[in-house]
Amino acid sequence: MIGERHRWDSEGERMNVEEETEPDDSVEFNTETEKYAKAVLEEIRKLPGGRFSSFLADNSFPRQVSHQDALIGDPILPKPPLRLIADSIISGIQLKETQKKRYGDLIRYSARIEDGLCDQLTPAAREVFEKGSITLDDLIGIGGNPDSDDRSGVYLHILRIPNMFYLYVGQAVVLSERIQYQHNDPEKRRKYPSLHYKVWEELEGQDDFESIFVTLGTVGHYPRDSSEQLSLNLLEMFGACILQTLKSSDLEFWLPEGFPVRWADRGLNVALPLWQGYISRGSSQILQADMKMTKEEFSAALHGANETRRQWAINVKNSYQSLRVHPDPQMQAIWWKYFEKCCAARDQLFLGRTKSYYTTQNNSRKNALDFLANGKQCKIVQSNWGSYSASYADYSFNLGLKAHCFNHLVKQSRSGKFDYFVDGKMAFLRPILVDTPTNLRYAPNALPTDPASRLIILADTDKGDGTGKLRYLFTKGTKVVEKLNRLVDLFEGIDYDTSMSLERRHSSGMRSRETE
DNA sequence: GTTACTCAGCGGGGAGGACG
DNA sequence: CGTCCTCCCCGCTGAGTAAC
Repeated sequence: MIGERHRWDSEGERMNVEEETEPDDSVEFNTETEKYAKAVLEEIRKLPGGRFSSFLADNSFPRQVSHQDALIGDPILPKPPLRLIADSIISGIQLKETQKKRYGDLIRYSARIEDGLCDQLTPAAREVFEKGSITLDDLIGIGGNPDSDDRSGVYLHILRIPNMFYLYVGQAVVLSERIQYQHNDPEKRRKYPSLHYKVWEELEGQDDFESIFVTLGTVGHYPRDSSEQLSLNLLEMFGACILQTLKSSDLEFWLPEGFPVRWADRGLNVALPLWQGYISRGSSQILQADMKMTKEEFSAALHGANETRRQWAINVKNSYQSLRVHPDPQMQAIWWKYFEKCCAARDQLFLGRTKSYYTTQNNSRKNALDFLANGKQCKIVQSNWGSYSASYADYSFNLGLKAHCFNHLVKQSRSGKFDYFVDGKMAFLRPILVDTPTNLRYAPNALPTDPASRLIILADTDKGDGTGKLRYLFTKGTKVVEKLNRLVDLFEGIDYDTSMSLERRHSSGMRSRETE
């Protein structure tokens, strides 16, 4: 069966529908995907360039556009198992060394801390969470008037426009102050940027925008020391897990295993609440402190010897980077806006790097963009075991041709006995980069948060110059994901150092980097 | 001005790893 | 066990830089 995967070949008549229903992990090659692929290929054939925001075919095959599931329809959150979620947070902390260090004492010395979290929820909030599945109206119904509540606690901010809403769970030493402050002073909001504020700013101007605050939970008194700050953090974390407002990779870790994540893409808590107050401990300016660091200070934290500080910086960086792969285009736009500013600054400052770094970076980018825009004709090579591939730089792509189909053309070349090439046959590789994760990606193992999930590799192995029938390639490799993340970074103008500092990046052929 | 060296990208294999 | 393909290594290029 495995050998049949690519059978819908250049003639295209026989789609070779596989009857066995395979388990879901082999995402590809059900009939619908094949039809979708065919429609997409038709579409691409007529258009130049390698960047597409979306395909017309997406409308006919909405199920193939995987990211949209969470963003369309009438979203309802399944009933959250409060106690399980609390358990999961506490045991998650035990697994993260730095968090264990920070929260260890608090957890050890407070009896039944999981029950405590549930008790801190307001009665109205608990009623909603316990009643069953949750709608947006239920959340609004929690009420609690946090804007006139001078206690400490955790609130939920609902930002709503027609057909879409976003959620942010936040904490405040004084609820009313925080909300008044944010309400009354958009100028201050602009000054201390966060995703929450950015989104707020973007939506504020739109028609029928609504901004609603409700109270999720309160604590007995103002946090007087760091341990009480931490328990407020836990409550915020609890709220963010219940309502799934963390970024999806965080939810995957912090929620009970296998719990369905429905709302992740509406959440604005990209920074982990557990880190609240970390940098600003002792300062009353919780909100501002994070943003006061200069680039150099931040970079020092990121590479410094202090492990806790390093983990914090990594969290901040990942929070920001997660926007680039966000399923919601509005969120992506926020990342790109900031990224362009960084690029402009980078080109002038050279960031302490040699000129050579930038010229080589520019060259490789130029090459990559040419590859993306025009595709590339490559030699077909046959590996030791008979499979065919073609490569661009360090990125080699499995052509998925039936084994030994070109055997009559295979020639041994100059040196070794394993040195094969296919005489007279070229492959034309054409990368396609889209804005949102696609089922046609070359690396099915790429997560939606991997840039590689947006990369499609098409190949013409028929005529070999791009005029022949195009097929889409894929491979079930795992390492290829990290590699192609690099390639997409290259396409999108992210320089080598930045790219390699991100999660799930790997580039081979890099000698002499171990000196760092 | 010439030479030597460095660094990242490029192009190409071979070997070993993963998976049934 | 066979099959398949990723991974890693090597040498090359071309620009920048430092030393002579």
